[in-house]
Amino acid sequence: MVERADVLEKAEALFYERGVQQVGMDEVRTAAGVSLKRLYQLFPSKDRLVEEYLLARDARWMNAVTAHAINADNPVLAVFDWLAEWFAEPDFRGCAFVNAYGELGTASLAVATIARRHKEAFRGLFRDLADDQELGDQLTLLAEGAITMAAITGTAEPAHQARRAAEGLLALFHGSHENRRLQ
Amino acid sequence: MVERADVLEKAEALFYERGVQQVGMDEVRTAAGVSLKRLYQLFPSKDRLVEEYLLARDARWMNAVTAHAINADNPVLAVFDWLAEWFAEPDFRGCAFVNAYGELGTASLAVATIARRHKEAFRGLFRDLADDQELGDQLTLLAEGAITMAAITGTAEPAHQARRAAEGLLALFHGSHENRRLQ
DNA sequence: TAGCCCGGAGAACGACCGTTCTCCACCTTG
DNA sequence: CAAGGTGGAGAACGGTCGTTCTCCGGGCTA
Repeated sequence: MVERADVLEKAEALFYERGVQQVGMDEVRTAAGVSLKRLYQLFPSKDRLVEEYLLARDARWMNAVTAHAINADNPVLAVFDWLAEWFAEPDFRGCAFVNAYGELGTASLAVATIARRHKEAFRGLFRDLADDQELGDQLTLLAEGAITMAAITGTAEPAHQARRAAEGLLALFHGSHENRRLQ
Repeated sequence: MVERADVLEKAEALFYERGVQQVGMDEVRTAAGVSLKRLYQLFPSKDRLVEEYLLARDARWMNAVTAHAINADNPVLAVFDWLAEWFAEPDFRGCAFVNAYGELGTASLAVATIARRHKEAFRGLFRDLADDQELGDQLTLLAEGAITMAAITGTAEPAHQARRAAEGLLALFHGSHENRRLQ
């Protein structure tokens, strides 16, 4: 029998690739190899399936980037290296949460909330890695900007530009702390 | 008689506020106070109306930010001040081109192209204002990230964070040029 | 084997939407 | 005033899609 996780996996791929509103339940059904009846047993409505898609993607994405960062020599810069790899994937299409928010942010409070929480979590990761709130927030902006520009221009170059800018901000930050200590 | 520009203005407000796919031609018709027949005389299809909406918005937006920057004391930082004002507008809902790309980027080559050209133009502005390509690109990432974070978190604060980060990058850039001159 | 239940396939239903068509009131022109 | 054409209002059409329903086959149980 087809499992919940199988359906979610196929739905995730379809929704991310083409946008939530461009994918019908029938297509999810076909991709997952499940009957419409069973699909609606597992997820009582498309809205709920979309929300679960975003929650599942949030968990996988945050886990991946966090795992890549925490074991790295320089965790902050490692995030930008991870972004570069992500951007180079052939099916990269920007941030799923930004896309979903653009589509449904006005229409669905649930989607807007999930997107906001995802961005807050990403910003929280940077605050932790940078060990400074303001610096973490600035690094978040670089990363978000890189995601947007990479998606729309179709190149991975923004990740490298963002990494270089991050190096500059890190140097400035540590330089100013050095000075403060010397005063 | 209702003019083309009137229709475009109403369509722009609706499409931006709720997303292209959430607004039907009937609603544009009602908002603009025009008959469906005349609406289709002015714009032969919804696709075309959407493309013209994006082109019109691109022109207005780029004009506004450029005008605000070029007469400022510090043109680069003036862009971030302008972003702060934009984010504080009650109907701010992020970047229309990012939203449209998220909705239709896969389905419509025309929309994807307009979005790409818009982002390239914005990046071009920053390259001109910063008088340096790499610095301009990094500033673009800060601005784009601020737009995304402001839209999803619903505050104007990212503009101020981006401005402070931009001050840092500008200082670094001019410092390194200073050093190069002194060597 | 006979009856029963569960799941699959897909038809069907109702709503919505992009687009076109019909009909009518009004304005213009001779 | 008469006739023709233009534009407005909205009905109608065709397609799509979310959701539900129907029917059927196949395996489990007595």
